[in-house]
Amino acid sequence: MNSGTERNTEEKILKAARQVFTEKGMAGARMQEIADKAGINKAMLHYYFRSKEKLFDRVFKEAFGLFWPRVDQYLQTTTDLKTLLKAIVTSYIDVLIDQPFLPIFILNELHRNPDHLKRLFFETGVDPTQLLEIIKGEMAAGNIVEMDPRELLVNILSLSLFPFAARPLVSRILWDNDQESYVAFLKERKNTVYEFIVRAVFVSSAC
Amino acid sequence: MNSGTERNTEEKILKAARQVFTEKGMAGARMQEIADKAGINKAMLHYYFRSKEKLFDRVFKEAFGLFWPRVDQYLQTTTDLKTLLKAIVTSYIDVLIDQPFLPIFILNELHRNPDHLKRLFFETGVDPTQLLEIIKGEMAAGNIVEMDPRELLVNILSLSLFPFAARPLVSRILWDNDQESYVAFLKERKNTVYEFIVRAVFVSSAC
DNA sequence: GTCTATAAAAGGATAGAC
DNA sequence: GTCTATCCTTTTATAGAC
Repeated sequence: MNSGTERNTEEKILKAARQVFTEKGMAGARMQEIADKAGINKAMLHYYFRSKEKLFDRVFKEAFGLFWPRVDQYLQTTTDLKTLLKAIVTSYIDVLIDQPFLPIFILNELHRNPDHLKRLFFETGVDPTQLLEIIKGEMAAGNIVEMDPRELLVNILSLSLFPFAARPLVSRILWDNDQESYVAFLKERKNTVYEFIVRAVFVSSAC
Repeated sequence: MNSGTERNTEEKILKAARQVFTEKGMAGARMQEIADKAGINKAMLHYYFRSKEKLFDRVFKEAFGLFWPRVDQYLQTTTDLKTLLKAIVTSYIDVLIDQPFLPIFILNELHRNPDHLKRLFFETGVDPTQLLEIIKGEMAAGNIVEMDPRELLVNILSLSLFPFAARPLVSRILWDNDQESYVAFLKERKNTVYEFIVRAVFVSSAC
């Protein structure tokens, strides 16, 4: 048999790999750095994962799962668009405050190698149609303004994700590099983004 | 003297370097590929720019200049917030349709090496205060809803830039990988983003 | 200024002992 | 399973002829 530490070592490698790959990207990451962070040597990385690419794929697929919102879950509970909107925005911001490198990492790697998407498509079952149908329904009922439903979805993603992707730029220029208050700003966005979108698309009944 | 082609060669190198660096990033770019694209050999790259890093810095700084909106220009012409908003969104989308790799490139490199910003700060004179003051003014006058002025600026940037940064993801999942109609969508955003923001922040006087 | 050839270093991967 | 030592390829950078 074995010494019984293999799960432990594998987990240590994955933890280190997540850190290094998400910070440096595939091209910038070094196997040596991953080994050092995991407290082992390079040979072990290959013993467990055969190649840099295979290790990367494992990390990337996992990250993508976190990144694409699991809207399906919320759809079990409710079909009210405002409630869904609040849930999506909140869940995104909560995840990304813990994993700030996720957006740039995912977007960057998809940029360099769009074929990743083909594989991920089948494996993670991404499907926005249900959400788009709900949006269409609200539109037909006259509750929200006329627009391409996909456009609304893109705007939700934009407002939720961009401030994380652009964090080094925005936090320095607009928040004077004060990370604490920038995180506070990001947390407040659970409400402010929600309200911003509601004002932009829901037809006011106050008149 | 020299053979008189040096400006020409330098420009050929820069053109190739722009292409390769913005597509692959600093870590993924190869000097060989830049040389091939420029139709010369590697030795020439070092003759003109000494090192990969120096060549990269030159390209990056130039790209950042394009990326950060030159709001100052518009501020000469008008101080009306709606007009400014329309001008900013339009100019962004026009630039990025020509240079689709710009957002990911800039955001990615700032992520990996935030110190670039320190240098760029002094050299490009980025200063959003004037625009923020205008927003505050409109708020005090009761024309737009109460919010952190920086938040509005972040939302403008988010809605303008994100669909470019996330293009491989969004165009595949929501536009079925039809690049032509995705570009059409991006162009329409000169209007739709503007209208979206106006509905979200300007206090309606229709009641 | 431009080229060929080559140095020098880095980085991914493997062999083989324990 | 884990380590050390080493191979082999890639890649940046320079020397030197023209």
